[in-house]
Amino acid sequence: MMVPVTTANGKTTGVRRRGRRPAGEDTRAALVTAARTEFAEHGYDGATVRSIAARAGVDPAMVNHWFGSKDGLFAQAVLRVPFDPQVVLDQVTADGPEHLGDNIVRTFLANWDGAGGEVFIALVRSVTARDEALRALKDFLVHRMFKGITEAAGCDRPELRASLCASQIIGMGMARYVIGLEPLASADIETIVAGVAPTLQRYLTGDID
Amino acid sequence: MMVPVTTANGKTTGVRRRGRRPAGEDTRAALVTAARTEFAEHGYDGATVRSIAARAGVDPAMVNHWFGSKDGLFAQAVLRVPFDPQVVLDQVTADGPEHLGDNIVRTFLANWDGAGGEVFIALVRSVTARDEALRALKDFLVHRMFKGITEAAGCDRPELRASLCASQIIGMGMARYVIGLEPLASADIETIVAGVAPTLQRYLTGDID
DNA sequence: GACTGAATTCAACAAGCGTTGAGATCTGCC
DNA sequence: GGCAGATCTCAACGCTTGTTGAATTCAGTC
Repeated sequence: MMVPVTTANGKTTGVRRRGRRPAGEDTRAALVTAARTEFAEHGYDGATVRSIAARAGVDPAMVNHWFGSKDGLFAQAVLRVPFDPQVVLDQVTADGPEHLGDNIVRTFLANWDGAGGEVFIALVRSVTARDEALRALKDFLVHRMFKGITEAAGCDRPELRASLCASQIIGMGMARYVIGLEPLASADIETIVAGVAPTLQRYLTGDID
Repeated sequence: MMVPVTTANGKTTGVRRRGRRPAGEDTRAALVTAARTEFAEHGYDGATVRSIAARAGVDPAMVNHWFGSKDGLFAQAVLRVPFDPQVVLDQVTADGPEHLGDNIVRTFLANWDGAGGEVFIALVRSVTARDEALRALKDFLVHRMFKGITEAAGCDRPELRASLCASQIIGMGMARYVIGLEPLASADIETIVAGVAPTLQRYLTGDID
């Protein structure tokens, strides 16, 4: 049997002390961050409660204490969209209909290359395991983003145009972040904008017959 | 305790008879078919050996008997591409460079709307769980399909063009078959060809700067 | 400075997983 | 028609999973 060795500053070597931690350590936030990363890397099934807790440096039981269940943690860490769709919508439509393609691609890439990418990847990687992930992805892309965009552009057949746009955006996300297709995965933003923006522009305001 | 009731024709009610089955029932093939469907619907982790065997109407131990392991079954059912890339390549490039977009979209859709779709969906849904699935998807799309197409088209920056094409094809597959984005998911092939073919055409032979 | 309650670890649970070995039954061959 | 081997079911194994309850320690309050 191992004996806890308590050092002078209150920390332990080898075995962690029980009971409440000294103030200032936000276990809840650490779990959310760790969960986001684990879900992004391994998907819902592959990320275990134990691996998430280990990454957060915390006991697995903390997941149930703070979030009730693994599902609860998933809902908080991944299912909650971390930004306001309306703000993004205004940003994208600000320069008029003829710059929609450019702005959309640039906005998505900037967000995904940053912290927002983990949430998107986690969503995509968990689509199979959790129905809510699928619904969230669908709702967000079509209803919150591209429906508003097609309305702002005032184009005909808005639903078809919206789903065409969504298909290219999803494909770009899959290729760049999930599958890692080179050279797209390492390309700088401007290269991708030059390639993909005209596609979205045509899907929105061009001829699709 | 339940007692096996053997009927006149040798079949049993309630409890299945032990031992070798009468000839003619191809358990191996049934398992491959069932596995393809289960992997497509639930991904690698979600599809259990027991659920696959149940769908095939067979004992779970048959998976190990015929394929060694769950991985072995996955390799046979999903990882083995069910058609010859060279044939598809010839088919797609037959009408000259200016019809590449049309032919590519039509070919992929025709294949995926049929039996080939299950394999693709299973691949995509298992990308997270199995590295081989990711590698197979990447290799197939880029190295086998679009690398040959860009070479046939003789275009500049073939790798970038290939990955752009792959991104739109993957996105279309995700939207139509995995996420089920309407109206794209239910649209007829010609509608999608009209929308997406010009995109691929431009990615291959157009201006992407 | 004692006391209440919140935070944390630990040990253990039941359920589900892939896998295995033993036994039962059929087929093909001589 | 008997025998070897292939096919198949059954029961069980060991492992991992999400979850829980008890025990322990700290923070805040009067």
